[in-house]
Amino acid sequence: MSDNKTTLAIVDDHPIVQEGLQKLLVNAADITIVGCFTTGTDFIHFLKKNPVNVVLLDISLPDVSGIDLCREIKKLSPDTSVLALSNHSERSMVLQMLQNGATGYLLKNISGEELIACINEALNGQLTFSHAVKEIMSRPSLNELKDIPKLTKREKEILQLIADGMTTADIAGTLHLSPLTVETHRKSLLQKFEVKNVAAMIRVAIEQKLIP
Amino acid sequence: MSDNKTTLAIVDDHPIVQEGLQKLLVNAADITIVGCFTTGTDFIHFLKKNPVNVVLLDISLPDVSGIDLCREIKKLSPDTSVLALSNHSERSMVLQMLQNGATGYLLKNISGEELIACINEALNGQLTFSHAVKEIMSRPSLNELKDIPKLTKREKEILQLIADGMTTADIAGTLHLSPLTVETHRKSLLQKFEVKNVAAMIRVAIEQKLIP
DNA sequence: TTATTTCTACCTGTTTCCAGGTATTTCTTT
DNA sequence: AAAGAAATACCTGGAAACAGGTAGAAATAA
Repeated sequence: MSDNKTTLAIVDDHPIVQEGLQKLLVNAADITIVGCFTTGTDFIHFLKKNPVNVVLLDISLPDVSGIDLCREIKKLSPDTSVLALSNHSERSMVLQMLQNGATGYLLKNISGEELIACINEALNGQLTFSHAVKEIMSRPSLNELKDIPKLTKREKEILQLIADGMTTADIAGTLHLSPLTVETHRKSLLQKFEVKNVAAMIRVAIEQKLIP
Repeated sequence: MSDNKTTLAIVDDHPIVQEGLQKLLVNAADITIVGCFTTGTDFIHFLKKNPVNVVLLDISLPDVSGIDLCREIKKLSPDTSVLALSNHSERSMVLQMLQNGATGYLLKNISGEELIACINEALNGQLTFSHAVKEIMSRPSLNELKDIPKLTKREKEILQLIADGMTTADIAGTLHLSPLTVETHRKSLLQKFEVKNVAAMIRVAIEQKLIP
């Protein structure tokens, strides 16, 4: 009878999280933790010799990206359900994990009951998300709908200098341009970002990683 | 004899982490966990009535910022050692926590032994860091040496609205203030940040994590 | 209670930004 | 060679920001 229990593996480089997961899962009588791993390669090595029903996978491991590891797991063992574990819920990351075969996406602030519920959902073949992720995925987020503006070389250059606190005149000086030219570029920057002043522009530019 | 054991509290909104910390600390015979809290206010409430030697404090709680909570703890109970717990090690955050009275800064990928060692160091009055943090702090980065400005409540509020692209008039409207008052705040913000326009201010404010 | 900080509000003047254009010279891509 | 994109430069006028003050009320700390 003990053979039809669910086999579960934990892949997470945080000892705290490993211990925490173990403790939360001892309440689940039908789940057996068959292994705890701190790197992706360790787990892959294990998976080649042992069947695993569900793996709780931290997406930010030291050795490999969560995305790559997930794909590798599914290639090696398609029947293994991968539940991604993460601290942050960025839409793009959730989508990428699902594209690469993950069965669910859980935030680390999940409760013990919710965790067990999600594992069971995953075993039934359903996609499953922790509460907080559901919310974020259900309402398409504002700043990810509007496309990232395509800036020209000059515009990027000027954007950078604006972010450094330079005025139009300063920029004109350092780039040996007419202030009026700089104004023109500044104007098209504001247009492309769809904002009405530099404060907002710098904010979203950083958000979109257009400024270091 | 059991009375001179170290009293320790955990403040973290992640059940996994709470359980994990508890499990890692049962090996430490001289430490008693006197409470686990998921919000800052809960813990403050507890602290008002109970002595606590060490608190393991997650810096990203749902209700209050780690910085504010840390300051409040030290005000209420200066003898309590605050060990910040975090996922990421950004210099600016480490510095800010120390400025506000934290005794140490630990990453969540810390091992059980290291955790206990750090707690004991903290009890001896030493500043203590987990391995990874030490590294980052040992090589000073240039632009983070300048101290982080201490903003008032109002200033933070207005900074946020500026970052959202609001003009002085807009802000005055939403906060029901005179535009002249908002200008005054705006002026002191620029002074505190030591910049001459909002573009630069937003940039460093984000860098210093004063804006989400 | 006194001292200090914070929040509030005002005044004056200058600079910079923003919005609405137009237009010529490069590049680049087809 | 022609079309399109990018970079350059100009004009006008109004809006907003910035710099340099002063100052009283309210909250907090010493």
